[in-house]
Amino acid sequence: MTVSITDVARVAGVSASTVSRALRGRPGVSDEVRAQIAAVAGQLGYTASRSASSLASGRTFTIGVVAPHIGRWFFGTVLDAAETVFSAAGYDVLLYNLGSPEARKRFFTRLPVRKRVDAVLSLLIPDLEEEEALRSLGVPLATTVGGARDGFTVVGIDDHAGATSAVRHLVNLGHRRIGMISGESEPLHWTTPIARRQGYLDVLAEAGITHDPALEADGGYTVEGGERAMTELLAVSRPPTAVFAQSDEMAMGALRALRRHRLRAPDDVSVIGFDDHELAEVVGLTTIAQPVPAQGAEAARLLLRQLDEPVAEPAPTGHVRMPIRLVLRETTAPPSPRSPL
Amino acid sequence: MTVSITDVARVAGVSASTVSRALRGRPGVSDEVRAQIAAVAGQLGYTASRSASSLASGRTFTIGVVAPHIGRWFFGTVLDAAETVFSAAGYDVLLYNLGSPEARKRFFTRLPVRKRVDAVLSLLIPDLEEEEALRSLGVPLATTVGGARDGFTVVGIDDHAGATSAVRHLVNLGHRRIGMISGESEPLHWTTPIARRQGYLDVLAEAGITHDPALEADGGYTVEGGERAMTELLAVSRPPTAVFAQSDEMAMGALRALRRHRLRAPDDVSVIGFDDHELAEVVGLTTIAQPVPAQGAEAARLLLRQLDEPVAEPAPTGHVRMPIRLVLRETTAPPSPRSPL
DNA sequence: CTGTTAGCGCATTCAG
DNA sequence: CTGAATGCGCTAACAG
Repeated sequence: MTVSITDVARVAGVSASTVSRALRGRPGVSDEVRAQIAAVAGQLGYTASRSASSLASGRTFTIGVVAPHIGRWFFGTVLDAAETVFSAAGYDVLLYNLGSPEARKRFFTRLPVRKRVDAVLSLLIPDLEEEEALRSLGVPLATTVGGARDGFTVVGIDDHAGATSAVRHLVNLGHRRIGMISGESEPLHWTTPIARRQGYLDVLAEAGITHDPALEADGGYTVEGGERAMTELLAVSRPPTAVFAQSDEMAMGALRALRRHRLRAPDDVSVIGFDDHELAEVVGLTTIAQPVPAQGAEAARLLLRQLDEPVAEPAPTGHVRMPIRLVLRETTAPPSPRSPL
Repeated sequence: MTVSITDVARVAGVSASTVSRALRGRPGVSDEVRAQIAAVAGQLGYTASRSASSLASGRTFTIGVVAPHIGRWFFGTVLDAAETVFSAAGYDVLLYNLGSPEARKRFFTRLPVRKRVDAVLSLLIPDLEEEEALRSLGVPLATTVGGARDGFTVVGIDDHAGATSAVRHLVNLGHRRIGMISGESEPLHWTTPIARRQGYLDVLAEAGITHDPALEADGGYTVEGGERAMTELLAVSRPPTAVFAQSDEMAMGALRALRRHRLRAPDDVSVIGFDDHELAEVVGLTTIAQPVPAQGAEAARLLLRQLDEPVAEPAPTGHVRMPIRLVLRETTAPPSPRSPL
């Protein structure tokens, strides 16, 4: 039924090896024969079986991408960009969506990518054990989140610096009661919330503002969570006059909460987000912008480069820092003296 | 280096065939031996090579998912849900992001999924030729967009009905000059824009409103496009008092355009979207809601069911219609008599 | 430049 | 219940 390399060889009147060489552009085939083989292959609708060729060659021409919640804007966008780079280079991508703890556990215990991929791009931060599991794969590794880690090429931003700019902006506007909407680092062992929180704490300290734990609320990095968190912050005895949300999605949830309370940003409460979500501009959200598609594309490129290299040394894992910048829009302003808060 | 089935066999003191049977839960192995083999395999960290097993068995335990722009909310969300179902069932997913015409062409001419997947879920609408190419794969097919098509299981919504509700809502509010922001069906050969447009035209006709082509603008299904389109609509000699955007993302772009023109929805122009994007509520957008994750999950389930079936008959391809509903929020209202338009 | 010979690691007959 | 062959389709030496 399905046409194999020997079919092509027979019709073209050559051997299977010649067909293999010809179709993969390897040297050692006369142009004439090569053209003829290409013609026959096209006519027969031949495509090499990936299973067979990877079994024989050891290469899979497939990249594994591990991500938490591809439905979220940040990860979806990174994945989109990375996939584009990979497929343009002739690689397929195997996607593992590890949103739930169960999915994550299943993945790391069974490690389905073993022997199936030439490299892995992780959009989530592995814990120590998971990190080791990935390294045991023996393939190039990259990630777009978290800090430097052994054996990984990391392309990311300086979360601490981003949070610092955000909070300092609020301080510069004159705010003293500054709340934060964050997300738990568990169960995903995520370091981003930790780094961003540290930035928040550091700026408060440098501004001589005593930290009030009541002004921190968990928004779980979702819109709904952000709304709940803002609602909580509005309910404390002395609510904040400004809020730093660790992601734009939570910031937008916060804006929704404000609207529900008949309050407005920045008149009643200033809000600053993080990411520069594609819809941030629609709602006029001031935020810390980071180049999201660029991170995915760059990580993909670095991974491919390692694959192309003559399989030398202990892999030239690098650490690329992408630029971030404060994007001023309409949800931050000096605290209003007539603020009802 | 890498441990193979024969290594396990040797250590366990049995043959490779027994290991194969034992590990895959096939009958014909005593519980005792099976347990011992499992222990050895675990200890050695053995995982069967997918390439080898699929070469030998013909099954790949992999599903191909073809999508345009995974970065877009709708597709990312569908993919997320589908992947969750697939991986829970032990299948891996190979992702093909066909956002650009080149990527799309490359995919359909080379058909990299051939012999690599057990089924394909397409989130884009193939044209006739592409449809045929997919059918030639000889595997179960499903899609979450477009109408019924031969050989495909389709899980979707009634786009025409959705558009009809949206526009009828505007008519019921008293609007007569109703614009539409749509997207081209090319180059993705997408039927959604066509069906939604037809709903628009039909309602206008039933309401006795003559269709004015000047009130239609292309928003390319993106936020920026929606903004441009709204800007165009505001520039016609008699601008619309209400606009139906074929997607929430375009609707949000339209809202941004209004803000830039110091206009407001619904005071100056009513806006209704389509999808019920996760951020639609944040901006108070009235829209037509459709169950997005449910579509991905259901399509995945139906595909798996076909795979489980004893490979009988011409595949029980079905057509599931998901419910849609009008979600009233704050961007639509009767036309204002004091409207500056 | 091209054909021949061996596997790659596993699933499947078919015997026992 | 288990083991010994055989082949999946291809690539990689090795000869010519």
